[in-house]
Amino acid sequence: MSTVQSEPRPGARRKSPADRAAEIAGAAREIALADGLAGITLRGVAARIGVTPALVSHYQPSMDVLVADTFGAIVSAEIGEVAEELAASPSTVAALGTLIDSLLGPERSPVTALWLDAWSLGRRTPALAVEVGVQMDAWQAFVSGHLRSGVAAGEFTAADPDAVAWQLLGIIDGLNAHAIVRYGHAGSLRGLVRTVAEHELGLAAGVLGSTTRTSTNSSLN
Amino acid sequence: MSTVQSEPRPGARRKSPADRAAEIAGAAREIALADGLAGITLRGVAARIGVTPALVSHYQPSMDVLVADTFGAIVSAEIGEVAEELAASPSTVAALGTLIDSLLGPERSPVTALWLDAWSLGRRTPALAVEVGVQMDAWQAFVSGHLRSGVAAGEFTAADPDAVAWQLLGIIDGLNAHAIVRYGHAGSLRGLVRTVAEHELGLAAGVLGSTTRTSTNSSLN
DNA sequence: GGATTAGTTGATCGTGCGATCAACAAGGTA
DNA sequence: TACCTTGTTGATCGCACGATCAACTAATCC
Repeated sequence: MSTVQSEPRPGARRKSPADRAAEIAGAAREIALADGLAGITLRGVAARIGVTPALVSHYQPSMDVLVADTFGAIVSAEIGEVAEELAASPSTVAALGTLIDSLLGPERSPVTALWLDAWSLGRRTPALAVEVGVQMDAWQAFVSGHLRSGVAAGEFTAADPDAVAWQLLGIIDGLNAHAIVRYGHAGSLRGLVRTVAEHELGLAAGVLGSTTRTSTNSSLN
Repeated sequence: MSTVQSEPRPGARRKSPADRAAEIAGAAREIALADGLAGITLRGVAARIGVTPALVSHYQPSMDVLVADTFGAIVSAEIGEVAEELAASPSTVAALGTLIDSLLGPERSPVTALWLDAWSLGRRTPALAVEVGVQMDAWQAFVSGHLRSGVAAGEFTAADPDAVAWQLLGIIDGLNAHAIVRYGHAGSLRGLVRTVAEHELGLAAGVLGSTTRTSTNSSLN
């Protein structure tokens, strides 16, 4: 909670605009992951890097765009991480299984919390609303791209990969949101999504999942 | 946008505590549905009913609890409405179909937006967090209750109605959230949920749905 | 080394928020 | 009608926020 500055020097170290901009963006990302998008404040970011609020304001046209940019940066970085993780998959089906495993893991909680913030805040700040749309489209394009690959490779079928991608993402987001608010009801999140995906893609039950299945009737395949 | 007051009288009409409390609660509900939970402000509520901010503060221990209470009131009222709507259903299966239809309809948007606000704000305000938990439990109890009825009546099977209820609500919330942020991708929301529900409950495909089915492979049942 | 450029500061403005408290006045009651 | 309870007000405090601008100074250039 105390200030991070080591010396109370009057004139702070002078940095190149690029470095300073990156420093500000980094501080904003850290604050967002720790305190949510609402925690990204002019004074908060300034204090974190030991600088005057005026300097942050000097580098950013407005806090709204900083919030939107920060959200976009975090989410797109996560897409990149997941993409890298899936690159090693031997088949599209295996990649889908890994994707579901990844997206529903507890390590995703911080980012899911940001999605909740963005959905709520985005209704009042246009810049964030645009960014939310962009990132949702990016995720959808990513998933539907994988689906198309699988269809092209003859691994499964899907008449409308775009629609299936939206559905899968909707389910994943909903279950993740529930898991964040009330952890424990998470239960076998992955199992349900796997079952839905298998069904929508015409795959045999169990193909996507390695661990426990979802509840009830899905086990009597 | 202009004030609603008709006369600029110095001393406002004096009301009984019960009436005034109800008036404040009602104003808070209207504001929430119009501008979101973040719009429920001391001055905002006061202005809406033509009263001093101090009076609102006098009736409410803190704004946090007013926000939480308002959210709870709106959500529980909706549960009541849906319950009333389902009461006329001839069978549990029919009730489930109606429930899905109801919950995924566009008229639910205002309330879904409040859920998004609550999920986000609830992470910072304890009172709201508690209320979110209560209302989520209420919805889950409502749905799982119906599932148990159906199981008891032999209409379908479900080894763990509680888990199935959570799953259905998770899917519904996720798809609704997506629909709110990006309307149009909604598409055949109902179809997907119906398919999942039928699968989880061991029902024949198409039993729950009267309209169009979901995408791709679900049509070749 | 002096001049110039540009990163940085300090001070300050205006807004909106929640909350508090003494004082006022409306309405029921004796 | 006089009194007294209490709903209501006006004023005000403290806080946090975004934003702006002239002044300062560190780094660079000639």
